[in-house]
Amino acid sequence: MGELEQAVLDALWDGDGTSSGREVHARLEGRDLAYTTVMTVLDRLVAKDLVVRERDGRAFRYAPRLSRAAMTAEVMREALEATGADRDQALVSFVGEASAEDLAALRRALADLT
Amino acid sequence: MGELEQAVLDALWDGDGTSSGREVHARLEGRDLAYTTVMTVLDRLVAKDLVVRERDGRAFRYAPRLSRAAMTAEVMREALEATGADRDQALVSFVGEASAEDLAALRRALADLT
DNA sequence: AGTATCTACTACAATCTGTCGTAGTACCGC
DNA sequence: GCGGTACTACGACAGATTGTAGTAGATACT
Repeated sequence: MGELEQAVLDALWDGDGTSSGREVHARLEGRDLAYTTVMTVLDRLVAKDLVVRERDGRAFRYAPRLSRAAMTAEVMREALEATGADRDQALVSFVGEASAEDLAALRRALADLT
Repeated sequence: MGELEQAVLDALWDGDGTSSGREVHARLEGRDLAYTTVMTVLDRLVAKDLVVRERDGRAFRYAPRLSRAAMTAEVMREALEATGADRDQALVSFVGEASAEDLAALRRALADLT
């Protein structure tokens, strides 16, 4: 993913639920982009199935397909998946370098599993 | 990373320790690539600091900078890092979807922490 | 000397990304 | 109903990354 694509996705996550193109554009104010640029990027994200859109009258509203947390988790799982046989090792390495906060959160998450 | 870059990296990991360009090329036999193609990709991986090389007489030997497991862990950590405030959520989501084997491995890894 | 091998450099097409513009179409206020 | 406004759909184009390889020059083997 490119930088701008990431930024647009972030802008969607920063929004509440769905966003219009205008809204996303507004949230990226610092970058001084043309509205159509933002629209193009949104389209590309839709094409990559990272963002979904639904009609809202004549226009569309956009939303990330996954929450930020869910997408992070997916990336993590994919990385792990691609690792093949070394998964155990990878997890050892992961927890070995994790921050204390992340470790605590991880333990909590594990403990809370049904 | 491109597909081929990944494949070359995999070929390095599949090797034992360091590999010569020839060896990597040989391991990618299925793809029927020119030797120089493999070399170019190796160079690019070196430029990205994903691969290191050391002289071996006139030639070089190549090795991944990180083990497969370590690189996976790094990708996972980076994903988590980029998630900002939702890290806890991300970890919950991660363990929520992890396979039983991965969960067991994760628990072991946590338990084995010094 | 001639041949094989390796690096360094260059090249080029394909794809992805950043960046818009324009054309068409629909809606809003007057 | 008309003119501005807002949206979408599509096309364009330059820059970066990736896939793919050739050539030139140095070196080593036979």
